[in-house]
Amino acid sequence: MRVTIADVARAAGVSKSTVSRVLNSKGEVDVRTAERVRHVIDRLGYVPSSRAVGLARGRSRTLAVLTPSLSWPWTVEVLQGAVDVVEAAGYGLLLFTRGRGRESMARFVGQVSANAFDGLLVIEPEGEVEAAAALHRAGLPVVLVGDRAHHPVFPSVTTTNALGGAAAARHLLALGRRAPLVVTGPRRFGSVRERLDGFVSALEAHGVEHDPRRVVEGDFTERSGVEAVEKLLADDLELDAVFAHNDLGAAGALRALRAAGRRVPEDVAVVGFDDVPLARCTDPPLTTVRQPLRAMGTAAANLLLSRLGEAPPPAEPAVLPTELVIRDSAPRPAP
Amino acid sequence: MRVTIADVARAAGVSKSTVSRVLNSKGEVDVRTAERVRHVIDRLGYVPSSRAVGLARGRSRTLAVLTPSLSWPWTVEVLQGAVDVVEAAGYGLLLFTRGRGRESMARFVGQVSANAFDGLLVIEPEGEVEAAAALHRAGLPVVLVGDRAHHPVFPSVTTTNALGGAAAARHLLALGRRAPLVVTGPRRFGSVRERLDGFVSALEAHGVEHDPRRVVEGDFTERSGVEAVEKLLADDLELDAVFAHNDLGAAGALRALRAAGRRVPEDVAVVGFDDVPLARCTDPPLTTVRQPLRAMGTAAANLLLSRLGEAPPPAEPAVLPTELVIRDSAPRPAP
DNA sequence: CTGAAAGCGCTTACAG
DNA sequence: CTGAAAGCGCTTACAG
Repeated sequence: MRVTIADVARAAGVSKSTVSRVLNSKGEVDVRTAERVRHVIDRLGYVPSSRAVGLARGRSRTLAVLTPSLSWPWTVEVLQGAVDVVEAAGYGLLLFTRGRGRESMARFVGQVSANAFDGLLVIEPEGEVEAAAALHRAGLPVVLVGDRAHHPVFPSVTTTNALGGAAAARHLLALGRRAPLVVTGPRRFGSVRERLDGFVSALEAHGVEHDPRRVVEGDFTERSGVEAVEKLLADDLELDAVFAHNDLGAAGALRALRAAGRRVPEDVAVVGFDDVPLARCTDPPLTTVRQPLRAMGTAAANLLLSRLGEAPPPAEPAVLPTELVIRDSAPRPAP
Repeated sequence: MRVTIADVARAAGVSKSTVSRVLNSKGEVDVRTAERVRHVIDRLGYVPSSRAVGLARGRSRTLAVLTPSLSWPWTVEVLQGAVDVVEAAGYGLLLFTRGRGRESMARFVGQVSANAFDGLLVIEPEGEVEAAAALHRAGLPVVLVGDRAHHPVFPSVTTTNALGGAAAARHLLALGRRAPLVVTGPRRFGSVRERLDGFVSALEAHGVEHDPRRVVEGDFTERSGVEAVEKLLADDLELDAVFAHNDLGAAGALRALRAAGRRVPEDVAVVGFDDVPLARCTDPPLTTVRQPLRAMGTAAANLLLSRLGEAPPPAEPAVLPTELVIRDSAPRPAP
């Protein structure tokens, strides 16, 4: 059957303690003994049982990540960044999805209490911020990635949302646009409010009043981008630009504009947010406020590991910079 | 500290054995005793340690999934399907990525040997088919999802690739197209060969000879779709249709065609493969051979659970049907 | 430098 | 119906 530490000890003519010592390079072991033990380990192909090690140590070298549905490309990029770091650190990564609401959460909480992992990464928390806070208070290291950077309780990773919104506004102003439609995400998101504030403030700083009727609340779907444009046109409000709070919404806006016979970017310039892979594939490709999604994932994972004492406290700031990426949907202004 | 089964036993005035029995509803327990124990469990908020349970039982109620980089939208959809099933079954899901090649695999194999999970799902295996086979022989339940359906060793889930290719061909024929460009994926994939065979056979069945120069090997990136079209045009070969082996490649073809001044679908009709979310966002939206990605993930996870004896053997076939989804890039032919 | 023993928190025969 | 004991496969003081 499975080869255990006892088998190794027997074959090497030493005690389990000694095998354990060479395994973990803990305590002094005679060089020749160590060599012999290592040899046996190789020969037998011995690998310690993670369950037994976990039980004895009280830790499992496993992290968990709790994400919204994987259908959001945003989520997936962040996740990939986290996976890279966690794997490199030799940790396992348990994946939990909030796809099915309360039911998912109940199951998740069960696993938490079962002590199945040492630390938790929550991607874009919504209702569960309180639950996460409780876990945190109970001693579980928790790191958030999303727009709760200013949450008093736990460390988190976010981006410069307001600056991103402002950059979008200034770019559109430079293109001579004065009547932008803003397709937001759900207002309950801090990031949404920040993007909107940054955008509107930058407009006003340039003396452009922003008509509140030109702000339409969406839900981050492509559909909501389509509907926002249709609504504005139906209301007979003119527009010469769109700033969508995510790329999916921007893609929807693109589609609705084309259907309405508006040319992009000539009649209407369009700017998205995120820079997910889709942004390059739309026609025209999207100008967008890039979030360093992958980097957010790696930063968050590193932050979590550092709280476990497994990595040096990260040098990277917890607030990563956004950056305007210019493509054809809102090109660089003529010099 | 953490409340253990011993705490519960003490508080309820019974032995650990009895607590374990009511926990697992195993063996006979007096109804009153059971009630009392359950009450204490609730009051103390006791949850069994997954590590200890795993060690004692020799199983961990955790499954692993080994995927290519999450950057492929294809992968993510399948993964989501698997996650849904695994979570609903009360299992944990460990995520491993092959993102960084040999290094990732080495780490992965370490975790396998450490017995960290009870079963393994491999999404679109490439080089590691042999490694997977070894694990399978060693007694680890393994299920593949991808194009190795006909692999002799283990159960797997795949789709009707050849039929999908044929459906694409017949649709283009119905639109009167006779000179299609095929942008394949890497030839080492069985699915790629099947899609190509199905496509070419259907053309020939209609008496249309397919010029091998119109088959360009791509690598599933958007870029390779762009380049395939550019190459064909540079070679001065005419084309009135494109069949790309995935949607990303089709999106690239769309872009290159537009850049070359060809209208889609009037001059060139375009058909993709997969039906990932992106397919609705291109302009025009893609006609594509849909793979039931989510269903493939759920089918694979169910298959795996059934091999663990945790679910009835799935009724669904291991070969799921593809389906042509018609959108504007290759519309329905006029009646 | 090395080993015997206890302990991590459960489950599971075995008795009764 | 219930409990004492052994066992799962490690780690970690404690002696020596």
